[in-house]
Amino acid sequence: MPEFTLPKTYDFRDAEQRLYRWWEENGWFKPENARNPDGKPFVISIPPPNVTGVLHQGHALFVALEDLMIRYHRMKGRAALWVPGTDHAGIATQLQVEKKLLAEGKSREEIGREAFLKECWDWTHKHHDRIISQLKRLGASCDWDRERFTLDEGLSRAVREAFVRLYRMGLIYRDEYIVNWSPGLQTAVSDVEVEYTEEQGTLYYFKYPIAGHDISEGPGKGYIPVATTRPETILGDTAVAVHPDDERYRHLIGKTALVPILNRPIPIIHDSYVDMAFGTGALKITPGHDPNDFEIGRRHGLQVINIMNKDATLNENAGPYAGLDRFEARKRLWKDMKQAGLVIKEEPYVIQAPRSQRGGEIIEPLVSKQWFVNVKPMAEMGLAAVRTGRIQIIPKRFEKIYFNWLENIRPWCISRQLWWGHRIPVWYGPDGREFAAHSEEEARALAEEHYGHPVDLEQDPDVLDTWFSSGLWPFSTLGWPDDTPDLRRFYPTDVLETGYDILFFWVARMIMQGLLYTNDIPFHTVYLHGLVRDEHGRKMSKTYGNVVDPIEVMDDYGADALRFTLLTGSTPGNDMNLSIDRIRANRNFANKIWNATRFVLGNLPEDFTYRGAPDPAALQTPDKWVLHRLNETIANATRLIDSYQFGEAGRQIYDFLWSDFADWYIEAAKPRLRGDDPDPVRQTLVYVLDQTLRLLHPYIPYVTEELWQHIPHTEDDTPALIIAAWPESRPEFHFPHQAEAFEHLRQVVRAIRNARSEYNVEPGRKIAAVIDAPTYGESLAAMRDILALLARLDPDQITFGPAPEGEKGAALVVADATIFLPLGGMVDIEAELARLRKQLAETEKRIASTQARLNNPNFVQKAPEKVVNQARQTLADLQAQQARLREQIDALS
RNA sequence: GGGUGAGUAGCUCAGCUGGUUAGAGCGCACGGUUCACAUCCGUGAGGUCGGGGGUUCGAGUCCCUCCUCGCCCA
Repeated sequence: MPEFTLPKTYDFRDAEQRLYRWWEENGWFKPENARNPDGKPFVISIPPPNVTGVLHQGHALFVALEDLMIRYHRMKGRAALWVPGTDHAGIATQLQVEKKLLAEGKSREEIGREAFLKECWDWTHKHHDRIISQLKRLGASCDWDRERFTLDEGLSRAVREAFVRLYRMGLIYRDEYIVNWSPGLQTAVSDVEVEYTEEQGTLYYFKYPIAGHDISEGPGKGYIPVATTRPETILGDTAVAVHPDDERYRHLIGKTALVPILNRPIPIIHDSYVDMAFGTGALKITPGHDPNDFEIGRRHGLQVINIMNKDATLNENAGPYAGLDRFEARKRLWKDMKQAGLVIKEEPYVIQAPRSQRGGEIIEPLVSKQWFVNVKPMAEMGLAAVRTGRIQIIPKRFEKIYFNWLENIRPWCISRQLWWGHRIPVWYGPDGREFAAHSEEEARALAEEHYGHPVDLEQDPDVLDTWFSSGLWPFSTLGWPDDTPDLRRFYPTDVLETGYDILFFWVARMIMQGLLYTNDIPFHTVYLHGLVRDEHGRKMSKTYGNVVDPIEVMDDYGADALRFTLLTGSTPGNDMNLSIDRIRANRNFANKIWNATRFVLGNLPEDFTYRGAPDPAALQTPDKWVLHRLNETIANATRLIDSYQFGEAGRQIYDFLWSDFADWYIEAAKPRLRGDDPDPVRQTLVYVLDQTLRLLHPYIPYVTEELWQHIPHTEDDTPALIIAAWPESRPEFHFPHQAEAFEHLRQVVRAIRNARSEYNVEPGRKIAAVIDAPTYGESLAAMRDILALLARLDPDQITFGPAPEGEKGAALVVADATIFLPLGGMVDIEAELARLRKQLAETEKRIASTQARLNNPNFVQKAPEKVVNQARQTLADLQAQQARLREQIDALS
């Protein structure tokens, strides 16, 4: 027995690190070292993870998908480039650093901007290596020499360039506008950073007094009834609005109302925005604290009163409520109004509460001076790019969502009252005049030109929304705004792969900004994946305790098992449920490949020479069958991967390796390896294994590479699987007839195994068989040894021909054969008859339905010929089977 | 309110452009120390594909409608 060079089970712990380092040291992640370095590039920009984040399943999924694409195209001969990097994640990082400072008893205000930024950089450097090494562990074959950070020097330059260009195009402006204010974070956030949750609230009905009247005069005279969900905003009201057609209130238009408690006079106006059916039909207008009211206020030239401080306490405009928290003020005001007889009623009401995506607290709409991008012109370009098919989104249904968002796009608030981020490149002169510039020097020059003499400038204290810099990612990472060799060669990129949850945040903005700045699409395909949930479809959350940590999974089962599970368990755009059971099953799959390889290697002699694709002339039926199946698998997998159906492709390769190659071909190979002419079998074993490892490599890179290093190769093979060629179907291995013959052998074997199991034949006992197979008898006879091994028959007692008359035994009827097992007394005639009759009934049922189809003239006329012929063939087979079943039944009864 | 996804075996999911008897993993039952693998092998049970209607020679797959759950937008 040959000695095994491989241990009995696959130890991924040792292999993963070693292989990754080896790949990286050899430069195989770099497009320059592709098999065809000058060939067509294939480029993906990584969705940059938060530099201070910790790896979660979302990362694991995107790495699995993107690494699959990169490795696949690398093997196909493209100059594959995966550009890695991290994101500075403004709010997230700043919060973490502030938390750390708090623990040390300090605050950012105390230590000042400069010192705080230094803390942020320290924090960034400290955490950078962790997230990067975690990505590497998953097998990400990124070109790390090209790694970027959204706040590095080059990208910062790109951000300033983009800002200044937009500014000079008139698309960036500063405005007093109602924004989403996060009192906890003390900054404005953009529309997409606000999430609306349904919550139980209250609708408060009250009386808006009319000047010159007494409330006792009743509704429509002394007061106008109004409803609101946020009573404290009454203090900022600057009008009451009614619908112009509303008979109830039309006569009040133009009159004056008095703000409760404050007694501030405000006009009663009309606006068709008012919904007559909602509440009382009259609407209080608070331009300072409601986005819709803000718009109405602008239409009517209403005053904007801000009643709130940045921390959501009320300010001096709130009169007696100044200093109170917003919710406390609500209670107090309502109580006071009750005492003043202004309250009508309260009723429970489900509100859509705006909450901060990051902090979770209630967002307060308030007016402040912020920087905005007028995205409309870019949105038009972004819409056209997808409409015309220059960019395709997978799955396609997301295109509609994308269109909908872009068609209704609103100005993008890009300023954040944070310190960690790209500081807005605008300097103000002594009179407040803005100078947008690439640098302070440039701003000074501009200012001097304007004022005629040097002046002191002050830079805007705010920073830009993180997504502003991420929106430049595909080209900024390649060197933009400079015209670098990388930008020329690798831009536009190919596929942008990310979660559907950031279609608006990121993808749409990259498309828009790419089109605007580079005059080209940033990528031609957007592949969107779903969320990774727990095994029962619940969102993973730390508080719920159902987080499946990718690091722990990799510790326990290996990176390959995790990757394969994520890849085969998901379909584009749909959420997936991740279970440990599945990961375990895929760990077993890796072990299966390991052991199949051990078998192959263990059966090769010392002096074995591998000659590549086997010589068809030397092959027998099982070889031809497996090669034929390999061809099919290669064709299917390639087609499926090309159409982004990675899961289905992976499952097909899995089935081929396990169910075809390991369960049948290897088993069938065993007797022949001990025979006179083992070489063709050995050649086929190595060849099929080699090809299958190639097919699996993009899915499970580690175990495949490890094994590939152990199997024999031809001289012209590459030194590593990672850069080896992707398999192609070979016409000379197209063997439909032999494939069918082997399929027939499988049927016969299964039938015999089934009978043995049913009759409780001891597993070790070798039995005799008489096989009557009109079409495949010869090929079965040629595979006698294989048949004997697989069905545990005595090779010397396999005979071909009709079953002996009058002998006791089991008669098995399959598609093209009748098998007689002379089991003598083990067989109960009655049971045997029952079994055959049951099979006959099933066969006849199928005959009836097939017959019915063929008797239908419409079917014969309208169905494709191929389908009709197939039905005819099926019917003939079934009828033959029926005849043989009847024969057997007659013989027994 | 608008849009969208899901509902297939006990559980978790596949099922591409409609075409034989709807698949997998796990679980379950029975049996296995077959010299690659018990992280394994063999055999088996288990589904009127959410309900109803329609198109079609033919529907898990296309259309309509309803029910349940989820997500996005307003």
